[in-house]
This record gives sequence, C-alpha cells and structure tokens, in this order.
Amino acid sequence: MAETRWLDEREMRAWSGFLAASALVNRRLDQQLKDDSGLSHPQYEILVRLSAAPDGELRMTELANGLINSKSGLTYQVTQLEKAGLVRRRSCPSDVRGVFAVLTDAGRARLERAAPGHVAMVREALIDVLTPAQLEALADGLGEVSRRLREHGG
Amino acid sequence: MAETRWLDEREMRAWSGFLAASALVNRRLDQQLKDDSGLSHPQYEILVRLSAAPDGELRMTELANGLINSKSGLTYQVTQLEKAGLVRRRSCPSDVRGVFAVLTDAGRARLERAAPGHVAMVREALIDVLTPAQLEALADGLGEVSRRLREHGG
DNA sequence: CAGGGATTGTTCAAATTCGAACCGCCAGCC
DNA sequence: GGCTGGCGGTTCGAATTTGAACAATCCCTG
Repeated sequence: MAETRWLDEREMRAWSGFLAASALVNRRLDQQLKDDSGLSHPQYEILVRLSAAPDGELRMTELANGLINSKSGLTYQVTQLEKAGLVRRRSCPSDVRGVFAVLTDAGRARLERAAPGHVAMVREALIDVLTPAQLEALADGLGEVSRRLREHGG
Repeated sequence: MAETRWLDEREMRAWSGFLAASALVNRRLDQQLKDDSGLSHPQYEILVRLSAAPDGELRMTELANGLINSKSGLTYQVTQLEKAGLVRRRSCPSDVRGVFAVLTDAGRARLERAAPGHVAMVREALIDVLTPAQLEALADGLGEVSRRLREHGG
C-alpha cells in the first residue's frame, strides 16, 4: 500500500469547488425547473434526450446510459412522465423485451416552453460566470473525466 | 423578455461535461465510501467538517450551511451518525435552542481509516485526470460559481 | 434445435431526500 | 415586564432513489 498522496492547496480548492458547485447548481436548477415548468431536473433531461433522438424515441437502456440514474430510477421517472402525458411507451417490434420511450406532442411542447428559462438559469448559475478559458478547461477536463468514468465501470 | 441565448458548441460541451461528471463522480465516490468504510458521502462530509472544526464540534446550522443538504436532511444524517456512535449531540450552554454536533473518538478514528481510500478515489476519478491548467481553472471558476450561488439565495 | 448465460425492463423494500409545519426560545422595542 | 419577529432544530408526510431479485426473452454454441 503506497503512501497516501493528500491533496495540495490547489487540488483541494478544485475539489471543494467541484463538490459545492455540483450540489448548488443542481439544486438551483431543479428549483427553477419545478417552479417554472413543473418538471424535475431528471424529467427534463429525459425529455431533452428524447427530443434529440430520431423520431423522438429511445430504448429505455439507451436512455439510462445517458446517465442520471439507475435503471429502476428511469422506470419510475418515465412512468411519471407517462402519467403526465409527456411520454408514451411503445414496445419494440424486433425485441419483445424492449421498450421505447416516445416523446408525445404534449411532451415536446412542454419541453419547448421550459427550455428558455432553463438555459437562462444554466447561464446565470454556471456558464456566464466562467471566463472563456475556464469554459474550455471545463469542457475538455470534465469531458475526459466523464468519459473515463463511463467506460471504467458504467 | 429578451431573446434566448442558446448555448454554443463549447458552452454545451462544458455544460454536459459538468452535468455528467457531477453525477458520475458523486456516484462513484458514494460507492467507494460505502464499500470501503460503510459511510455515505454525506456522512463522510459531515465527519470531515467536524474534524476540521475547533474541538471537533459545530452548530447544526453551521454544518448545514457548509452545504450538502437541507436542514432536515442534516438532522437525519446526524441522527444516523449518532446511532453509529461516530457523533454525539451536545446542547449549547448559551442558547438552549442550539445543538452542537461533536465528533467522538470513534468518529475520528473511522474518518482516519476512511480518508486514504477516499482521497485515492478522488484522485483517480477527478484530480489526476486533469492537467494543472485545468485544475487551476476548476478551482477558480467553480469556486466563483459556488460563492455566487451561496450568497444569492443560500 | 436445445442449453446456458447475458440482457431487458419492472417490481420490491429500504434508505434518503426535501419542504412545510411546528415548537420552544432569543432579542429588541415599547 | 410583556409583545413581536425571527431563529434553530426537529418532525412529518410525500416523493424519489437505489440495489437486489425477478421474469421474460434473446443469442450463441454445440
């Protein structure tokens, strides 16, 4: 067992900043979305991914891999969205086990109404606070971080 | 109502990276801590803050401001830690309403045992993946982000 | 074509989270 | 002294999350 390499001052600042920002930004966004559009952040993310997919539909597993939560969590949220009429389930013709989540017209409309306020909050909380260089560093650095975590065990 | 300023490609990468990294790193850490020391990440954070405080004790409110979760969430976690004997409650002599959370010897020992593995995971998942320049950008940028979110509504 | 292992999505119980309501108490003000 | 406003922490119920167990199905190999 090697000696523990503790974090130096800069590493510590980066780590605390990451931790705090991650919690605070998420909290703020969730709040904004709920007040503004009655959607939770997880739900909004689901709608976004569906709307970006061809024909507005994706397999449950693909949706889950996109991230956010576990398989069971996804089942739950899609059920909620289905109750709200924003998403519909369609069974996959080529694989009986498979299920597509399909964005309904109401879902697309809801998303379009929610998006501007959401983007504004993302800017206010994160994007517009950073310098261009910091933006670049975040995009590259955190992109790499998530890529690694995704493959190594996801 | 101004036109919506959508995110350009770089901003989008930064935002997605932030979102994904935030979820994945947190998940991974929680897992590591639970497997390795039987502590959840929130619990670990509480122990860390207490151990850094004079006499290993803090008022509940100060602890909650440190962040992580709501007041009620903190009450819950402190209760859990108390059951596990890692933390003790002590009422504040000068203010009957006040409650101190105090780190016990067992709590300090548990934290010291958990720390090396935790730091190693923080390095593996985040710190050691970033270049020094990216580290600096994260520290400065996300530090500023959390500072703003904290004052503006926290 | 049968067998075995991997996949798909759901269900379940348990743990955790949040916000709102609440109680007791401090502090300033008349 | 007594009132009023607000703080500090807990309690409560509802919503959400997770991992493990499950049932059904697919696909590869022999």
